[in-house]
Amino acid sequence: MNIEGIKNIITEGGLKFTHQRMVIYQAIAEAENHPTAERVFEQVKSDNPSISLGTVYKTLDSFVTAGIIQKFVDNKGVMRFDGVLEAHSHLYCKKTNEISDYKNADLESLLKKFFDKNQIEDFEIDEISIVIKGQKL
Amino acid sequence: MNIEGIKNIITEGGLKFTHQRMVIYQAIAEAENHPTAERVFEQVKSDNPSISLGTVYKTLDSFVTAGIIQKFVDNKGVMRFDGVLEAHSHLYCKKTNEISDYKNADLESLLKKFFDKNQIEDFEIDEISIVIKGQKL
DNA sequence: TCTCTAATGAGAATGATTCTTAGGGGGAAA
DNA sequence: TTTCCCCCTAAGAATCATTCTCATTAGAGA
Ligand SMILES: [Mn+2]
Ligand SMILES: [Mn+2]
Ligand SMILES: [Zn+2]
Ligand SMILES: [Zn+2]
Repeated sequence: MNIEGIKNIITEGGLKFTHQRMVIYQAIAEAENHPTAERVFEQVKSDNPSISLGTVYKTLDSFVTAGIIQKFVDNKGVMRFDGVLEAHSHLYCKKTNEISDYKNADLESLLKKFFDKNQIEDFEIDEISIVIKGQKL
Repeated sequence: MNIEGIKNIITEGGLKFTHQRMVIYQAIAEAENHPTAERVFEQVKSDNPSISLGTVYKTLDSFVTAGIIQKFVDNKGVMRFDGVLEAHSHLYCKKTNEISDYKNADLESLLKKFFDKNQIEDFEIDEISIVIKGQKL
């Protein structure tokens, strides 16, 4: 994605455009692997050696609040950031510790149909996510 | 559960029976709410005022390794312990922060059937869990 | 350009969890 | 029963991810 595209996403999220936000968003958008804040920090330091880790945390949090990225907690308890906004599932590899995306529209609609029929009593569902643990072959 | 029952579970897990292990297992077995280690510690201190938090962590970890309890990480990144061993899903309430169990055999078999048909390429599934976020009504 | 406010950098503080170490207890063996 | 050994435990230090504080800076609009 080019600079203008990133700038638009950030400002349309209601955030002031800064150099730090620009490189941090870019790192998330380009990442394939649901990076941690620490990993984003390392990635971004080459372009911006004076950036601080606190800024990375705060910026990622602003992005989540603005709805332009997602976050979740991995099974070690560490925060992971995800530039993919659509609902999708995650594959956890026990061997490599990588987390990869699994998108399947059939699965989404299967679940939607199931929970439409089988309402959970006294509970209103906002979102459903599937965590699949296993290993790459 | 009575003391003999708990003692059997602990020793059949290959662990030496101690007073600390007994009260910690009892706390998990009686808990309805997927307690944190800290919460188990508070619970158990009344019976055993000299117990240490480190012992609670190590004991819970031994139980998990022995396969007599389960653990997972909640969406704040904190470890939760669960005396329920069968596969089941969890409901996260955004209002009360409670985590409750959702067991539905139809859902389990639906998912099993789906992933039997739709194998994920180059990935061998060990376990699937569903996280449902929403709120109690 | 000037001003105002929100963003940033640096580092301290916090919270959950793990590690280290010294002492204690219980069972096997003599 | 006594000894020996190993494992368990208590206490607190250390670690790691994350949040907070506060002084300084830099966008964006006037
Ligand atoms: Mn954590
Ligand atoms: Mn933590
Ligand atoms: Zn993803
Ligand atoms: Zn449960």
